[in-house]
Amino acid sequence: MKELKRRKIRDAAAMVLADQGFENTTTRDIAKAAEISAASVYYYFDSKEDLLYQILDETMSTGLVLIEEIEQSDKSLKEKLSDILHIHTKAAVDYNKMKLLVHDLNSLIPEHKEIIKEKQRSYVKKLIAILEELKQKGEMLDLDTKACAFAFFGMVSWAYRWYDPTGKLTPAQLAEIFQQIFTKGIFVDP
Amino acid sequence: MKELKRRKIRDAAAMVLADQGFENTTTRDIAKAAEISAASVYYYFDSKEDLLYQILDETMSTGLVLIEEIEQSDKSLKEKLSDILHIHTKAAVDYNKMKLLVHDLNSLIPEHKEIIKEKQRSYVKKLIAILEELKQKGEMLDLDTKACAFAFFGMVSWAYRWYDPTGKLTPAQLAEIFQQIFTKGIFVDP
Amino acid sequence: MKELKRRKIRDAAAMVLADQGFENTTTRDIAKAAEISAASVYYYFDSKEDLLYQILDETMSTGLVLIEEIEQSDKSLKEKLSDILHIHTKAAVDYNKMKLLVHDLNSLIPEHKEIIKEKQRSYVKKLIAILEELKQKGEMLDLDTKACAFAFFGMVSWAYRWYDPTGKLTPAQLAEIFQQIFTKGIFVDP
Amino acid sequence: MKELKRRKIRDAAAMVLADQGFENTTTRDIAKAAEISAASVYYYFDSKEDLLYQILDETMSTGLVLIEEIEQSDKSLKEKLSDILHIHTKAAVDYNKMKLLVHDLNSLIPEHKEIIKEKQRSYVKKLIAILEELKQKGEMLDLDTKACAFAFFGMVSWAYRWYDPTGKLTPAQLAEIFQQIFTKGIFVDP
DNA sequence: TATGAATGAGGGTTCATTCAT
DNA sequence: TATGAATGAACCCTCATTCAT
Repeated sequence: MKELKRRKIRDAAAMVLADQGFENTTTRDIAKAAEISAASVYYYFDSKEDLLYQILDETMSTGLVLIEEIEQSDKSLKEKLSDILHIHTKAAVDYNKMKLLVHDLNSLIPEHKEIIKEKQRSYVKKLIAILEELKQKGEMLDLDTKACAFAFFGMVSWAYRWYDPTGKLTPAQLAEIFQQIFTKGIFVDP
Repeated sequence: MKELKRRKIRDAAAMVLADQGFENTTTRDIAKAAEISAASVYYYFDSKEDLLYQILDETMSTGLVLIEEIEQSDKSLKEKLSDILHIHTKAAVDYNKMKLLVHDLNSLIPEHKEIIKEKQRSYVKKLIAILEELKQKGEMLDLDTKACAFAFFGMVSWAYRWYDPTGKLTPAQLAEIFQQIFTKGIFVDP
Repeated sequence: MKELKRRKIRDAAAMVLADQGFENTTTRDIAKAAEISAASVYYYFDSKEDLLYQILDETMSTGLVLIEEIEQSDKSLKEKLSDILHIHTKAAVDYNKMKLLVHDLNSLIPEHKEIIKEKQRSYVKKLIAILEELKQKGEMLDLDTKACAFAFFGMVSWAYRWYDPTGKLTPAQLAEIFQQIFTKGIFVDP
Repeated sequence: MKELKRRKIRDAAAMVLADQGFENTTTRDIAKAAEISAASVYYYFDSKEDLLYQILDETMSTGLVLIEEIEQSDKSLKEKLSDILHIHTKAAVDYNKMKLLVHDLNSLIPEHKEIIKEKQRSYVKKLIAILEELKQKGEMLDLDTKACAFAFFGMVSWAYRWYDPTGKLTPAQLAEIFQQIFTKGIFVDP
């Protein structure tokens, strides 16, 4: 019961928070979005910061589960890479979650911030590991894998800033383009 | 004189603002960084928002000048692309400027925000134009140029979040990696 | 039944209230101490203030009964004085009751406050009356009886602030000392 | 300048705080009493609690200075005792200071509370020391000096609760009565 | 040109109290 | 009889901004 309502509030809050930014959103804004009173927010969450933390934590936890499933599947490395790219693009295109992670991580208290950052590090490490393996097998060029991983995440994560879900490009198509760029570059072979 | 001091304050402000975020920085924080009183900030700037605006505007204007110079040079398209990538990487690696543009644009009043976004659009358009030309000349694959442009910017802009200037990668080397990925991808040709 | 539970809550409440002060104690603190829910407090009492009022009123009523018994006994005046001193010391040493009376009377609504103060006045009057009688009989020095009465109450009431029930002085011994000071002073006769 | 205003605010605040109690006084009440805005209170003091602390600390510090002067004078022990009794009565009769010390000490943060309590302990110790000396010289009866000291303080401190400065008793006369009671008791010698 | 002093507006949070069940 | 859920009203405190000097 209570957990259900908590989720409802989290979801409503994620919308306004992503839209206006953590510091520019009042608890009253959140309450209005969740159709409760400001005081009620505090019945379900310890603080505004706690609410943000739970939103971000859920996002990262979900992401980690997804990437772990891919990691432990028995697909080929290249297929895993492609899968990660696709799920991450899907997440990036979900404006709320990505925007909050990018913009409002610093509004967390140090302790919470560290937990989220640790999950982000885990996430990145899994991609780097795959790239390292590709490199060892000679399937990838001799490039700094960390830089490549972040180039990949940057390319994809940035999408929340410009991607228009009502436009002609579907998320899947967008993911294909990213994959193309990342794996084969944009130039025609000479 | 006045203009000189204004610049000094802008520079000092850019540091604190980038570090703490616009909403988490008080005018007193800015004043302390600029070694003046909070009241004095208002002698040089209309408001805290105005100060942010001027910082962001200067950043974008400088960027535009640079990209226009490249655009109007008589280098080849591929060389132009490479140049843009290098100067943009350099800018991205300068934590202050990029972070403010990414995080605090929404703190501007609508009017100012529109001016900055318009400059950002101009900036992007110049890259898209080059990609379009490359495509027409058959030097580039048949990909959505807008998506490619943003993939490029995302890849590079994201760097401010993880690049460590004291690490082993120089900005130039980083730019090389980005160029490699963007133009040739990370995979070994079969 | 209901009255029984009411008493249980009153007693539990008196503990927390005395410990933390009325304003610093939430209804939830009280509820927790009484092992019920905050909402249930309102089934037994009209308000937090009402609860305090009932506690204070019971304390004063009990006190009045005691002092009236002494007043109406057929002991000598000096013995009556001694008895009052002993029972008041006993009450003063009971941290809860005295502390609440001293610190939180002002948290009552005017109407309730007046009732309690009236009882306190009755209480004092009985002591003053005894002192007056002693004076008339020439057994007491020619001192302002009101001031003496309050000196007496102050001396004794103050004990809740420093008396340590686990220390070496028993309440009875303490009462003896007070009696000694009040009736004979601390100096050795010349 | 600033220190002067600070004092003005402290004094005005002491009045309202003593009158309504710390928890029942809003910062706006204090501001109104000091004829400034609520925000301005924070220009001069860190917090409401800090303001209370400074008031209480000043009171205790002043008290300590006075009692130390008496202690170090070359008067006789009995005269010292009398002096202390007089100055303490004077202080007790100043409603504001005594009431705050008695009622609102618990509103201080632990750190501040400890400082004030330490000063109170110092204050009491000086009285106890004098009583001890009197006892050793055989000028005082064989009573627990600590209990006597607190009986003394209670008797006097309690005065703020009933003493009426517009009544017929002057503070000096009141002090005389207290002295009489404390040193010779109220009974006529047989 | 520079700033100490002052404040209105607003935000996060608490809490006594209510009410449907 | 008992309480989980909900909230209006307040309160402390912050901060961008102003202004007299």
